[in-house]
Amino acid sequence: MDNRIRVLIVDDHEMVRMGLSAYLSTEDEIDVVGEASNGKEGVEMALALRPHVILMDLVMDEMNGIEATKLITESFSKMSWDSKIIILTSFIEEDKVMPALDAGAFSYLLKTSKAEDIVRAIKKAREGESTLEGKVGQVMLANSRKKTAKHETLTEREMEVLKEIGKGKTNKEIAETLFIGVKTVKTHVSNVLSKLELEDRTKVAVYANKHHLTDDM
Amino acid sequence: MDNRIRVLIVDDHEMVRMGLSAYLSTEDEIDVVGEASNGKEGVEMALALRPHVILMDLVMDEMNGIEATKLITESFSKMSWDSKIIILTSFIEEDKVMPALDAGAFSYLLKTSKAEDIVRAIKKAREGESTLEGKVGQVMLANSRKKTAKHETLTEREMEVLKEIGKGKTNKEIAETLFIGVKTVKTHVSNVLSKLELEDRTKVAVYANKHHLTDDM
DNA sequence: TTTGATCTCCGCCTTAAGGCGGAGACGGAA
DNA sequence: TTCCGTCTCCGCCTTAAGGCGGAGATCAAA
Repeated sequence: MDNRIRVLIVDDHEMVRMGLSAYLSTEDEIDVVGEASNGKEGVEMALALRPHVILMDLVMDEMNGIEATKLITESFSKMSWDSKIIILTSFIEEDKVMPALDAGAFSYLLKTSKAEDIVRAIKKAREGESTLEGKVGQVMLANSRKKTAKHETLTEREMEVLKEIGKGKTNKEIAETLFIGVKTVKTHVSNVLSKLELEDRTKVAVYANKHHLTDDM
Repeated sequence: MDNRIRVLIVDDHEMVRMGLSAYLSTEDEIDVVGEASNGKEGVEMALALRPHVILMDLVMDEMNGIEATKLITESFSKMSWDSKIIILTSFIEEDKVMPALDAGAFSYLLKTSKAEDIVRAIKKAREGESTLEGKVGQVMLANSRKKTAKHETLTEREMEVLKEIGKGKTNKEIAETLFIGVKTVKTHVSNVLSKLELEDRTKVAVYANKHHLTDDM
């Protein structure tokens, strides 16, 4: 049995797979045993190939990286095998760091990482040491504080009002769409403002749009 | 003078650059003359190298692909030179297709494209034929109805005010960040409202966020 | 030079927004 | 039953927002 690190690449961007496998092939200790172009394929190949390390993209159609990670770790835990999964992603998707780690990811790297950093992360992963790159540490800290998104505390009605504000409606317009009085809308708005710790409806509108709480678009 | 196609790659993902340049180098007719890791660098290298074709990623820090595209086409139009810019992006960012084409992009490809498709698009671009992949055709149809975005008519200052409203700021806060009086802010806000045909700042905030005019995030 | 666009600021006025406090109705949990 | 959360609505009050009209300064184009 030779002790090269068996690596599986899961990414729907052909050029990313190409780049990675081209570079990793130049490394003596690394052996790219497979490439998958979506999460579903990734899970199948992981189970079949049992790689030591899996480089996993997050955003993919068919099945995303988080689901795939979850499936792989669950399956392997039942068969006493352990593939280290390294999440590879763009900086834009950093809000998915925590879910990914929860799903069983071992390391986290940004796609902007230099090739040698990726190699290092693969070797470290093989040795049982995880790598968390980028603002991940900060993000983890920030998220541990937040825990629950503030709008989770809103009542059903308050959430409806929030959504309407997110569409840019006035109290009068909201009153009409929800078939209630303007005074009532005002009450809900006040509650929303205090629960979200915001000062005015404009900030609420921004909040709603940032958190994609407008149900349209 | 040899007639190989001079290509510049602009992408902040090292592995994408690696993959592309590795593959394109195997093509006789193509010559990768440079790689840039962000929009700013991309603009500089474009001006310096005058490539025939530029492969441009959209999402980058420092300067995104749209701004870079705009700068490059503007600069080149003044010096009667013409680089064809091919936007390369993930399917998630398809809402940025139109802004990219408006900015002067020539073709549009998804990163999931096969390597040979990219080569084909490069050759076509050199011959003056653009390639629009994915749902782009449909998106263009849908958007062509819209005409010009209303916010194009805003002055520079009004646009700044618009952005601040998009962050949820009050007139007082905007006045402070822009170092002008509240009265002046009000004037700008009034102009923004009438130009965008909106009734209040909340709708402006929604508009700004929908059109990704907040420059943060 | 004249003109037009832009940015800056003023006063006056009306109204929507939002805080504060109170309250009745209803339904589920203790 | 009592209690609590939620939804509904009221009045009173203060302030931010926004419309309307006017105006001076600057700068570039005609």
